[in-house]
Amino acid sequence: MSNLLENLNPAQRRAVETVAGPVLVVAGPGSGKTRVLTHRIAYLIAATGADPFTILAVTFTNKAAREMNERLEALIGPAQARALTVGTFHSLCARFLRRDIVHLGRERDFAIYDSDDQERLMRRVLRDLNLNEKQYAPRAIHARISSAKNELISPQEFARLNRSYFDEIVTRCYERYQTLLREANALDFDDLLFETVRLFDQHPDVLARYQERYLYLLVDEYQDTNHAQYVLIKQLAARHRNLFVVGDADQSIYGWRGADVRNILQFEQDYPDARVIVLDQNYRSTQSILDTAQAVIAAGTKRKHIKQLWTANGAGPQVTLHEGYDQDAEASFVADEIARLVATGEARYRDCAVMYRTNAQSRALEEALSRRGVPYQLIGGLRFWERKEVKDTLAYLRLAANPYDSISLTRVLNWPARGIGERTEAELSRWAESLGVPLYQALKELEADPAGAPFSPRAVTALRGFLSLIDGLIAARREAPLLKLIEMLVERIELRETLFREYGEESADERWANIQELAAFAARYDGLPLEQQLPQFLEEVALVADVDRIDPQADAVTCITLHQAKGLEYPVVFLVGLEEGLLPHSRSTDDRERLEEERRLLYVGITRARQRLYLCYAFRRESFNRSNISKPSRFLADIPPGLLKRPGRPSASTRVRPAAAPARQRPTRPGDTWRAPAPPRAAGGPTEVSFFPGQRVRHSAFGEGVVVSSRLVDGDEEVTVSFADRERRLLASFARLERLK
DNA sequence: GACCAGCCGTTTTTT
DNA sequence: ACGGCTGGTC
Repeated sequence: MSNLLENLNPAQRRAVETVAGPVLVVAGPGSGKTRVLTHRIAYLIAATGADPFTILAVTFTNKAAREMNERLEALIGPAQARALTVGTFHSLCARFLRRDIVHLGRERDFAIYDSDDQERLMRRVLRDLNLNEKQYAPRAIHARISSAKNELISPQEFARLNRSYFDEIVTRCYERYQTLLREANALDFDDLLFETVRLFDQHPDVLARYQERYLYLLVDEYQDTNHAQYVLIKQLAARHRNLFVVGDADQSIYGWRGADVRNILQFEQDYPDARVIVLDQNYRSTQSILDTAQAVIAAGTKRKHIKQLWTANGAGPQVTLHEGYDQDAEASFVADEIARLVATGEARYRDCAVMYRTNAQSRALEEALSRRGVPYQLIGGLRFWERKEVKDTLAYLRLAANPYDSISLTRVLNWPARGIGERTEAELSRWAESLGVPLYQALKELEADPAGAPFSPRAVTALRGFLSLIDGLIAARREAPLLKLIEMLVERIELRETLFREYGEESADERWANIQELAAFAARYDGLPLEQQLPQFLEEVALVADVDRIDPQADAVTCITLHQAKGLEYPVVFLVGLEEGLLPHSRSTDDRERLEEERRLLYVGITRARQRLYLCYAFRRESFNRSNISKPSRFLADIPPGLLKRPGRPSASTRVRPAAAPARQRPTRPGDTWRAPAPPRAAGGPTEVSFFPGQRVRHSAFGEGVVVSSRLVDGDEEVTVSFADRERRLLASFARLERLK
């Protein structure tokens, strides 16, 4: 199997060849760790004769799992590749639990609650406990519960550990939350891990089965594992100790969701006989990009495994630092630059990615890109599976799989409207609670004995109608394939008509298209045995990440958050919004640890770039309604100025490109028409606008332009003017606009 | 119970 | 600026 080891550097080769015992691979960005992982698996099988059935690989996203499988198919053939176990922690745990959760006295057709379901359940908990949602933010309480679960702390232990008043509240919520989850036969994301650990803990025989089976364990992105994942790995690896973990503490960016970087830092303590292999040759980026990345990360504190990354790639073009006037100017710069690179043949759209800290930043980009006619794909934001109509439709399918899922049940109890209002719903849930059964069970009781229930005849009819709909789906699920089930559902609830009735022409089309996308996705489960189609579908829907939806075929620019960009690479990368308050984010600036995590986030972003890197920030930025002056990110100061190229700033001295295109009109959206501004308030400033749409003006630097709109903002007049190159927003008190004729 | 108008909070990142 | 929620009305 010499060809498996060819083209590997000595360190990579050692990582691939070290077959037995614990191994820690400290892998810098772009150091070929994916290659090492796949080649090591192939090597195990081809060179040492390992049975693929005995290999377990844990990846960070489902996409990474799929890619790993594809690569392995090429290396060792589809049959062998299929026998491997590859997946994320969550999907693997879901698989283990489907098989063995019965040992914990639970049913295997459990539902998986996503963040939206979790929040709804939390609200229900607060209501049950008579706590005010305003006073106790459901998300805050849930976050606390979630981190407890990641630490494998049960409600009982939590009660013992915590003494603050808030924690008293959380304790009660945690208990109730678990009770309701159990009643609904549901697990949340954190439970998938927690319950698996509990299963292995309480049933050594079950654990032994997995331990015997998996001779070889491989874990990618080990720096982002949380305590539960750490324990899980420890359990599985305890017997054979062939544990191969790959990670880089410098790229640890998920501390906020419980990831504990100590897991990787202390690996050598946990496994004293571990071999440590450092991969520090970078194959991805140019020297300029690497130098920039090094400068940013080296200024950080408390690092271990310090690597000096190097590359044999050339210096490449200098990294560009760009200041835009505001977020729109920043976005226009990005769009222009991409258009330029594509026009000159230096890049294709698909080679370019724009990365940002928060999803909200994507708006300005989308606008600028579409104005320039640059195709793009937006990752994240409103995630597909979380769109209302998708989740509503899904709720029916989830009920077909598990009718005790009360969160899904309340979600569609009156959707589409069928005359079951708030009162009836409250009545139903109170009644169910008094019987101590899930809502579905209460409906069943009602069916059996309508007289015994506290409902009006009208309500009874409506509730029975709903029950028979659900029961119809449950019956259909047993005998019809998934796609048929969906068709039947669409027909029974008149889904298309419902969408049009509810959302009107404009948005119904899009929502209906989403339902069709859902159906298209479901069609992929066609080949499976009937009884597996629905559960598999639901499980994947709950656990797919949005990055999984990136279409690498499409020739389009990728817009993505820095977090989601981890593990990806692009020839051309724009990092936008490198400002104080955004990166580092304002919510992270008062805590040393979190601040360092923000720094690493920038490091991750920089190292996504292969050839060209643009670092962008804006002079002012609009957040909510307000426009504020912003300061460049403190991290930029850590980069030696000599590494950076600053193109002509959009200031008085710079001549903008000749106006190839006519001045653009502001994109017209319904409701975006100009209106007379609100009456003034601030003292001293103008009390009414003095510029009007259509008026011609001249600016000392930007030349002549046409007023698009004007409004009063904070006692000043903000005028939007379309100049030859583009639209700019100017403050009248500051910009000295000369009125023309 | 359905519909409408106005209000509030939202934004950090995600399996 | 938007969407989801509240409170009012039919």
